[in-house]
Amino acid sequence: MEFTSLLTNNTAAAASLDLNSKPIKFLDETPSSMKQEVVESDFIGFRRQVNVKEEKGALIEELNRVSAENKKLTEMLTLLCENYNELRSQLVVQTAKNPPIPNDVRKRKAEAIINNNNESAAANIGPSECSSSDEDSSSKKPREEHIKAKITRVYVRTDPSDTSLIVKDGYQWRKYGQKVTRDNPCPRAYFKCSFAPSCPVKKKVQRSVEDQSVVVATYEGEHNHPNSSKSEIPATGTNRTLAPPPPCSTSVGSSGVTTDPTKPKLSQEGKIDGQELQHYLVEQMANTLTQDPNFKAALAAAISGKFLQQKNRTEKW
DNA sequence: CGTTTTTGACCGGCGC
DNA sequence: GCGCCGGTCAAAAACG
Repeated sequence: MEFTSLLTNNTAAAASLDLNSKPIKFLDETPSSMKQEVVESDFIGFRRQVNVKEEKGALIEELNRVSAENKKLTEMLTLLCENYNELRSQLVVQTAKNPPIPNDVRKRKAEAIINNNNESAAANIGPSECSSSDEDSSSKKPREEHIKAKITRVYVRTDPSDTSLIVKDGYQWRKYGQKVTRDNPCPRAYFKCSFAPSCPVKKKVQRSVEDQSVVVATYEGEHNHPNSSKSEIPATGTNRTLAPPPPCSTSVGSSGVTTDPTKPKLSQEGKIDGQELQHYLVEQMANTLTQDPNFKAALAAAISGKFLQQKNRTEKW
C-alpha cells in the first residue's frame, strides 16, 4: 500500500477543509473600503462603526480559532495516516513471518511444521498475493497418494448478505458437502473441480470468523487442465472489493478476477488491487472521520465560519 | 432428463 | 477404547 498517494488524497481533502484562507484574505482587504464608508458617515454612523469593528474583531478571532483547529485536524489526519501505514507494514511483516492459523487445532501442530518449512516460500509469493501456499505432506493419507497437494488460501470480500459460498475463479466446481465446523459458526462448503473428472483439485469455502464479509477459499491440489471457461468471470454485481488482510493472511484478498489457485496471482491484479485498496482505505478514513463527533463539530464550525464570512461579505456589498 | 445442490450418514484420524 | 471432529459419500431434492 502506497501511503504517499493516500496521504496526498487526505491532505488534499484536509486542504479543502481549509475554509479560512480565503476569508482571512477577504477580511484583510475589507478595512480600507469599510473605512471609506465610515468616514463618509455622520456622527450616528460613528457608533455603527464601533459596533462593526467589534464584530470584525470577533470574527477575526473566530477565524483564527477555526484556522488553528483546522491546522490541528490536518496534523491529526496526517498522524493517523502515518500510524495506519506503520501498523499495516508491521502486519504484513508479521503475517509473512507467522503461518495462517488452521481451523483445526489438532492439525495446527502438524501444519505448523509444514508451514515452518515453507515459510520462505510463502513469503516469496509477493505482497499482492492473497494466498498462503504451502505443500501438504499428505499426513492424512500416507498411502498411495503422495501427491504434495498445493494448498492455497484466497480471501475474497463479498456482500455479507450473500450467503452463497461461491467464489468464482474461472473453474467449474461441484459442491459435494457442507459442514459446520467447531471454530466457525458459518458452514464450510466443499467443492471438487468438475471440469475434468481426473482433476484432483478440491476447494473449501468458508466465511471468516473475524469478518463475515470475507470468504476464505482454500484450494488443495493443482489443476491438470487449462482454465475451463471465461464465463466464470465474477459478476460485477457482487461486492468483490479488497478485503482488509485478515490476521492470517499474508496480504490482501482477491479482486475476484479469474483466480488460478495453482499459480501466483498476476501482477496486473496487484495494480488493480492497489487502486481498489486505496479506494477502500479512503472510504474507511472518511467513515471514521464522519463518525467522529469532534471532527463533525470542527467541520460544522468551519462551515459556519465560512457562511458567516459570506454573509458578512454580502451585507457589506 | 441430466446436472447440480442439499443434507444426513458414515469414515477415519487424533486426543484423552 | 471412546468420543470428537473434519472430510467424504450418496440418496433425494431442486433446477434448468
